Amino acid sequence: MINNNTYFQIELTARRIRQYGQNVLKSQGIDITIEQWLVMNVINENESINQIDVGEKLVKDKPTISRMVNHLEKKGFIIKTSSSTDSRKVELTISKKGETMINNLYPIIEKIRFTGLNELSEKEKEIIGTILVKIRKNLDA
Amino acid sequence: MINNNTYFQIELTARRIRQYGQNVLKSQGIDITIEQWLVMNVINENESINQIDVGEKLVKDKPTISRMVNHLEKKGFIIKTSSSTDSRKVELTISKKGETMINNLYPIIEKIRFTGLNELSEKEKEIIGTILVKIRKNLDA
DNA sequence: AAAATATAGTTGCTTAGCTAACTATATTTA
DNA sequence: TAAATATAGTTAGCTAAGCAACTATATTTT
Repeated sequence: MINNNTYFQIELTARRIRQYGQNVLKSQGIDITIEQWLVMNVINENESINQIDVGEKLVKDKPTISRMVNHLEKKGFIIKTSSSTDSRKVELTISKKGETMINNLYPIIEKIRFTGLNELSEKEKEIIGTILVKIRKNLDA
Repeated sequence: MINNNTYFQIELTARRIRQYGQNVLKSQGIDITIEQWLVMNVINENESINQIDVGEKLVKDKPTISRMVNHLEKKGFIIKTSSSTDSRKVELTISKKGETMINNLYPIIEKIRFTGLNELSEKEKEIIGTILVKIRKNLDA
């Protein structure tokens, strides 16, 4: 039975989470996707990070990050400058407008997380985290 | 910290699973995507199912299923006929070629599942399944 | 130093996912 | 029964995800 399979459950749930989160953002009139927010968050937590490193943290490939970064730059949320020490690399930073967006988003993201996770105990969250990390490690090996 | 978040972990793992599975299929020279296989599997387990019902089982929307079904039909893996009792609906079935593909795929899919999941105990799989179902229920409510 | 190789990022092509708007057929309801 | 509404599916337009092939700059090798 396919629907008892762990992989299948993970994929289904990931899709449902994205759908739900995107709906909440849309209902608040916020013009950003969940994926774009994840990219912004990584840049926010890692000043002057380059695209490859963003991709590694989000398990996304180079072309995907390249295009997302361009979207975010066009929207004015991030700033992309060429690295002075290695001109192949870019340095990504959050703009003022991006900072404002992030600050607006935090409480909404918290609310999204609360729905769906609020009935899970800390223990359950810990267990699922451990298992998911283990799965990724096995796949990377 | 975003990377400790349960949602984030689920999404990351789902993406990694898809990447891994797709690579295995490609390395075996099999011309099908993981998502297409999931659709075929649902049709295989539910004779004469329509598109809406496939979508519900896979948490995918109408346009997505519509296009995937057309791809699968073009590839000759499934057959799409108009329902005789309600001509708005279609009835989806697996073709001979599709059956062959499914039979070829099963052992490969099993191998993909084994990698990544083999170090998990039955208990762990049960726990993660329960938690994931709980999350989806919360999001649907 | 020149040639070969590696790294960072982009572009083109494809599938998947989502919304909105559409067509066509069924069902309700007035 | 005619009009209104609901349902199934498609199409258009967008973002995201993947591969392959490309450009440009750095680093290694000879």
